[in-house]
Amino acid sequence: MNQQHSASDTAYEKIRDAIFEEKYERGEKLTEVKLAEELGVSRTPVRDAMRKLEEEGLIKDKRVINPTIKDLMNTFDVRMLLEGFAVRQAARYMGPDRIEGLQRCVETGKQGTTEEIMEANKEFHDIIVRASNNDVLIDTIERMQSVIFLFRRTVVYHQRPRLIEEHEAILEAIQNHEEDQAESLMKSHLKKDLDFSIHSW
Amino acid sequence: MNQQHSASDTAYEKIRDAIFEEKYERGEKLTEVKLAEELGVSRTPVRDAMRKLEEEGLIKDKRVINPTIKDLMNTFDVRMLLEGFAVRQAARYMGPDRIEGLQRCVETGKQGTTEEIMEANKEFHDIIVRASNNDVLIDTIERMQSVIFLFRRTVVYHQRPRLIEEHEAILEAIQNHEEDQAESLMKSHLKKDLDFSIHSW
DNA sequence: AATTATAAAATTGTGTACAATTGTTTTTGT
DNA sequence: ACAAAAACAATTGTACACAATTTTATAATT
Repeated sequence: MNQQHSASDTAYEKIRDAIFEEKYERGEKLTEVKLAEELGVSRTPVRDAMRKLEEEGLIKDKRVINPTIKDLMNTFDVRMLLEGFAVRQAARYMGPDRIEGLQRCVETGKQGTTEEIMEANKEFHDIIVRASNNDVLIDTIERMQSVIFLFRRTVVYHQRPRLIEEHEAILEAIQNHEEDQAESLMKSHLKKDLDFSIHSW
Repeated sequence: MNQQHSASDTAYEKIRDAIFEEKYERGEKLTEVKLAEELGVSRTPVRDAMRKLEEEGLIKDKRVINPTIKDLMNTFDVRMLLEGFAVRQAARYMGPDRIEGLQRCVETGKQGTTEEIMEANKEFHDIIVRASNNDVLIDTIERMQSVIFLFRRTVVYHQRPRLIEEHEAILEAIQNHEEDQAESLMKSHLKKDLDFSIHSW
């Protein structure tokens, strides 16, 4: 059923995770041969992986990105636009399955482990994004995920206050079909994430 | 100064242009060896090119895209969000160089050849997008350009009425620092492009 | 000592062979 | 004639060799 991972895919995942775990420092030059040796594959799949990582913005000019505050703000400005739009569609109509999904995310946010909370936080936003029913929008946010993840670790590991309550309020607006309210809440929610990320930078 | 084109770059351009010129039909399967032979290079640069084209959405699953009306609408929804935001920043402040650039685009739109008009049309939007001063937003729209271009041919070759007048109105709003007006005009401008594209589909 | 020129090394780009996979036809059995 | 199986063909994935380019180190000139 599930096609097995190719060497390119595993190379991609390993390099990506190594960047997340800061095994490779910010700004470090990544060379194909070095990575190929470390992963025990040839340069070809490594090249594929690096191209994908460049696409996602995790690598730039063969170097691990070292995002500035401005990059962070730019990313969030785009997120606010896209997720603000998405949550409007969600408020217009969202099926019971997805509503339940959001409720579960809130639950986990209240009583899960740190790792579970991070996952639930991401899933909450993912469900709303998918509710946009716009593949272009979905793909665009998907591509931003890696960079966002780099920042989200900060936010959740430091346990930003009121995060779950805000999710709850957004969910309520969705259930009540309050589009304006949902968009407004989502944007201020993301704005707080941004501010929190900047201050704990 | 200008680094010369690599085989990957020229392969990318040639395949892309061939798709634009419909030398390859919508939905046609593109195989690496066939393209490599046609371009007189090995598979390696062709693979690079195809990956980039997939990234841009011109190829999907090794096939030339055959976009649906929904794809078109999705693309424009995202465009409206991003360019609406960009034109706000432009209206807040835009330097004299860029203002002049926009004016030249309007001029060309009035009295240029069809090909020049197309170029000026794109440049008009590009200048505004760049004025957002947000690299994430710029890159995102940049990536959408190929698909947009596929549609824009339709719009300009059929000479949509009032297109230049709308550009002029947007420019005026920018010069008068009317953010709300600029955003509103840009969104309705794009909406008309969308409707026109759909009807001449 | 600083700057330019030259050589060496490292890195990336490209071609090509072969392996693995996928897709297509042919064969076989009922 | 149809379904299943086997053989074959086509396509993509991966490794590796070599070329082209870029970077770094070394030498030469003022």
